Amino acid sequence: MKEINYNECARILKAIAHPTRLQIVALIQDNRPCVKGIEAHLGLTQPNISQHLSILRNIGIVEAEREGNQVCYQLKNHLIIKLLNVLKNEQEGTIEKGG
Amino acid sequence: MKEINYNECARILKAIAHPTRLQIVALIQDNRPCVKGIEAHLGLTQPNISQHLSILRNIGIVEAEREGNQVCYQLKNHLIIKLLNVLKNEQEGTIEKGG
DNA sequence: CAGATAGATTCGAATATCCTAATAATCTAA
DNA sequence: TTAGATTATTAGGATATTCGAATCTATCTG
Repeated sequence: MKEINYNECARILKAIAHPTRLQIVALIQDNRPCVKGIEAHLGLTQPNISQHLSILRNIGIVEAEREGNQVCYQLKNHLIIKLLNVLKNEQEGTIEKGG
Repeated sequence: MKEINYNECARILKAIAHPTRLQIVALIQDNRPCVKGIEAHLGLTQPNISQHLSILRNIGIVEAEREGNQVCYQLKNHLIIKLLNVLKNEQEGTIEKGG
């Protein structure tokens, strides 16, 4: 049987295993926002968001596109959406009121 | 619309975002092994495996059952299998030969 | 060119994770 | 009880994450 690459899987999981990065991914899924937009939406500092975006970029989850003055982000690998959906379904099944 | 709990999701993802823990989960999925069995299969030290099992236990991914002299582990939350399957399908699609 | 805006990078301190070595706890057998 | 086997826990040092502050780059407007 085919073995999966656990190092690679762990690398991907680690890249999204952070509340802010999960929020960023969820936000990008619908919108294609620029960094300023993400900043406004999450209420975090610009360097912090930029650092998280860098992690997501490096592993190929999101990609950046400059548009004049600003840089817009969009999903590059939809694997992450599938993972998020699994988590979402599980939460809807097990958690009653937002914990 | 319902927001998912990103802190909780990140906590779960972080718990499995390690090659050894992914291997342990995959192993437990089929077998229901004792710690000694996991140790033999992965070739790591006993305390190290026990620590990883502790992390998986604490977050409710696996559960332990003592059987006489030894402690056997089995899956408690199958969410992790769904996540692993998503990752596995992705790897089969993108990676040619075992990396 | 200067000034303003948007975003990325670097640095450092606090914190968390990971692994090894040592020790403790729990069961079995005598 | 003692000895042996199996598993869990603790302590430590090394390494990695994380975030804020400062700095740097790129673009637009005059």
